[in-house]
Amino acid sequence: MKKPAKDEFAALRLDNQLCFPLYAASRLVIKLYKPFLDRHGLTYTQYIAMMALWEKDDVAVNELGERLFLDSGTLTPLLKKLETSGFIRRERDAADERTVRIQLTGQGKKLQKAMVDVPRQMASCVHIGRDEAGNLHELLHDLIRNLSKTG
Amino acid sequence: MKKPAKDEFAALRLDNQLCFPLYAASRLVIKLYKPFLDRHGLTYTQYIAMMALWEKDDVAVNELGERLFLDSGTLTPLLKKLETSGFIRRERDAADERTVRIQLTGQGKKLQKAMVDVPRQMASCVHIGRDEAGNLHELLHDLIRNLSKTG
DNA sequence: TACAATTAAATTGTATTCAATTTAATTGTA
DNA sequence: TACAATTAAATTGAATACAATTTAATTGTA
Repeated sequence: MKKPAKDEFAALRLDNQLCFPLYAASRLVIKLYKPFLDRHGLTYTQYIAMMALWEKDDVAVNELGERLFLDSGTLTPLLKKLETSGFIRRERDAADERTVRIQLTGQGKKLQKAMVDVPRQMASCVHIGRDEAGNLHELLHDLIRNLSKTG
Repeated sequence: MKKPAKDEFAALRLDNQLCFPLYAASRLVIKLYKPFLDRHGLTYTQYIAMMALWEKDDVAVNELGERLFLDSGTLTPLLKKLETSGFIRRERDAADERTVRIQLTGQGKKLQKAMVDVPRQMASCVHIGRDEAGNLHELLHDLIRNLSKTG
């Protein structure tokens, strides 16, 4: 007589994987950002590129890409748009013509002041406790450290 | 005399946000999946669509979209590709011609058996402890519950 | 110094994402 | 029953992602 079989495919269920919740949560949070970013004329990816530049200006596309885990295929068109919008300048490095250095314009620097409240506004939309947020933050950073070593 | 100012822009740092680690971790994990999925001719989004269908067959595009948090703009072309690949059938519902029902083909069902080991193979790439994984899983699900209520 | 190897961006092509609009079918109601 | 409102997919257009290739510049070395 057959026992009621334990589901042999249990591991293939969406809810039993780490990846799907990561993917879903990431997209939901980014969608939540949209109205706040729209006001400033930025997409989410453009926003994190600006954040990286506010932390460190005058960097090569490469270096920016390492911080954001994005390659030139994504960054080149994105940076061209940010340039057209007036937030950055793209200049070939005179010492090494292969690299393009990204610099904030005055407008790009002003944007930081204008967006200083965005994180607080976002936080008020995501109802998550201090402890949970801290916990999640630490777990995600461990995961990222882990994965960026591998790849 | 000015005190050394606490950084007024601290909240705008990439590392101080929840969203960026989510976004980065999600993309890194998906990238890790690629070689395992390539073997079976699936992209990551196609893979989670198939997972959803393995759990529940013969569903409308709408219902699939709710489970995956994706809309018809993403799903329609993706499902057409899965149909071309031979894993699913798309049929208008006779009772309500507006809805398209998605059904697994024999090949689509066989694929589940062929991919049963993918989660284990993935797990062996992501070196994360049982407790951490469980923790992260729970925190992400709380966050998703939270966000899908809001939106 | 030639020149192969390497490196940095840019380009190309495929596949998402998603907001907004359109099309077609169904439902609710005056 | 007409017909406005609603609903489900599909379509359109803009912006990513990313693998793979290309282009141009630089480095290492025979």
